[in-house]
Amino acid sequence: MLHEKLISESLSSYISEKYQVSSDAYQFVFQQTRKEFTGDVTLVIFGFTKLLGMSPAAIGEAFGVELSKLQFNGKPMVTATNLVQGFLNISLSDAYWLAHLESSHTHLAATGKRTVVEYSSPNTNKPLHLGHIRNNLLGHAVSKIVAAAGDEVAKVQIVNDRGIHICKSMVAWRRFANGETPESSGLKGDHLVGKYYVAFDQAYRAEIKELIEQGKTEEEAKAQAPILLEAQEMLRQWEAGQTEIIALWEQMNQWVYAGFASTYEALGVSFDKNYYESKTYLLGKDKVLDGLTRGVFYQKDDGSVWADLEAHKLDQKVVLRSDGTSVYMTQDIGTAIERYDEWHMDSMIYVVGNEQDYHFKALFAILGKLGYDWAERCFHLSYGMVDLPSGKMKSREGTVVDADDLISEVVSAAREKTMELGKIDGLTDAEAEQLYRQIGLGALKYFILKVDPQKRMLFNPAESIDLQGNTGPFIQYSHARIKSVLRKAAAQGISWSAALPSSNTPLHAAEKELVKLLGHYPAMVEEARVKLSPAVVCAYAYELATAFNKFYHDCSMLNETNTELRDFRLTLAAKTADCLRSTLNLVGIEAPERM
RNA sequence: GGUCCCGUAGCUCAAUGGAUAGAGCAACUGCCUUCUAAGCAGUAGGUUACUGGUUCGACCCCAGUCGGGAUCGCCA
Repeated sequence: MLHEKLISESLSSYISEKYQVSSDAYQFVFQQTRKEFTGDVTLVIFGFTKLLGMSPAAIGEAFGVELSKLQFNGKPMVTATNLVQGFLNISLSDAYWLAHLESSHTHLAATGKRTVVEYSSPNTNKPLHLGHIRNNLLGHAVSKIVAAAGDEVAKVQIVNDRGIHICKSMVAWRRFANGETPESSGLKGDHLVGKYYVAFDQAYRAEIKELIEQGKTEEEAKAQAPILLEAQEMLRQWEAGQTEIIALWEQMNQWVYAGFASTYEALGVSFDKNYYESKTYLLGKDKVLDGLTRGVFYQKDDGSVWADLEAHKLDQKVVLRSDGTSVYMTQDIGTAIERYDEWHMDSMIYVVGNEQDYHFKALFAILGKLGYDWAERCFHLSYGMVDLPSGKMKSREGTVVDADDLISEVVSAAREKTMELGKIDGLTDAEAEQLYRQIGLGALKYFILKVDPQKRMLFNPAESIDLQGNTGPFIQYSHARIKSVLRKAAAQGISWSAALPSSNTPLHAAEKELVKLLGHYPAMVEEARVKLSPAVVCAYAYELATAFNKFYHDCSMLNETNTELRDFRLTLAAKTADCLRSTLNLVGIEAPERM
């Protein structure tokens, strides 16, 4: 922030002049002044005691004198300092803070850098679930954050649309479905396909059981079950391009894509480009073979190709099978390189669960060994699993929370609670439905995104639709409250545009807190960008909403008789509403005009 | 077993190596004749898993121990 910069510069030139100490020898540590002390920012003094051979008190006094010389727009910027223990609490002028009301919540300056964010990347054999929701919300929010920090962003996903798991659904559909379609059954396409994926597993297990009863070992039974052999044969036919199989595959994938599209739409996420594994799975082989000739990889007697990553404290990793076919890693190498050729990105962010930590360490190490300098600007945004109060989600045990079900549940809960509070007067039915959707999704998104991505999180369905306290709806409500006041002000013919208070009345504590927080928006975006953490954005939104509600409680706007002050407060409220809207937008949450 | 991640209030989560570890929920108490009470104010709740170490200062860094999870496929 500007004041930190100005204070640092002032003090470091003072230190170098007076004590001939280079600025490399220390650094300024700032923190927000705790509320029990007077001041706006606090400089930690301890680090200077040894360096300057002085007591904290003496340093604090010297620094204070020096800082009193700082000017902002021709007036003193630092209005007071006080030293408590080794902490120098610094008060800044209202004028300084007010100057930052403008341009506080816009995008940061363009960096000229391009970032590719990969997220979602589902399999096309079953519908999306709660785990995908965390992934999608993180990916979408991170894209917005990186864009707000000034990068050009491309959102991509790679759809895992081929492989044995896809063939399983296809086999089961062919065996059991009697031609069932989304139209004939009324089932959403991805759910229909998922139904047959489950049907496959049931049939497979029944066959295993039967084979074991016929005297096979479990291992034999698992390998010889007819339905599995059929799926494996289907995969061979798929790879051979057998017309009927390809047609079935395309048909079922279309169903799934239609289903995904509606889930993505409901979640409010989108992609600039979809990659399909069926088109990319062969990519990478050439790159690996090329690497082999350059000595980046080595080949075993059986023909398999390996990467030695022990220098990176990793393992030996296979990059090409002995039969010459690609593994997951081969494909990811090819896809990364193709993406670079296509986007020429400066960095790439993979939003993928932490069960793949090792895979991405290996991938980035291999890309580096292949000589791609952008490999070091690839990041794995690794997030933790989502647990339920009942424990882990397990598809076998049917405890998986379906994405579509969850979305409709949060919307229903929002509908119920909103009607209970009687807050839909004057809304048309369509407007009310829109509001329920905004609130329900706001609750869901905030609940998931407020948690540090890295951490495993517990998803409690009941708490996810809470409307009070540190929740999405609380922030939305704060925004709607402001909008309501502004509508009334406009109706009264008040024009408040960009009014500032007269310089001789000090800001009310609640006003000042709001002003300070509004000015903090750019630093917040920067921090969220560096940490790749929507949780930073959520924390800020909550702080800002809380500060506004305090202000709303303490400082009347429309009833304020001093019109200059009234207009300033309306300006402040309007800025807060804009800032809340921008902040919520970073995490994909809408800000209703009324609620 | 090797490697990696996590362990903070009853519960869910915060806390760039800095002051007396903060919020929300749940519990209890106040505040609607006043711009939306989905709000505000307050009470209570802690040996930051444990043991050492580094430091002027450690929830944070280091070592070890104990718990939980992930991963160690020519699966993805």
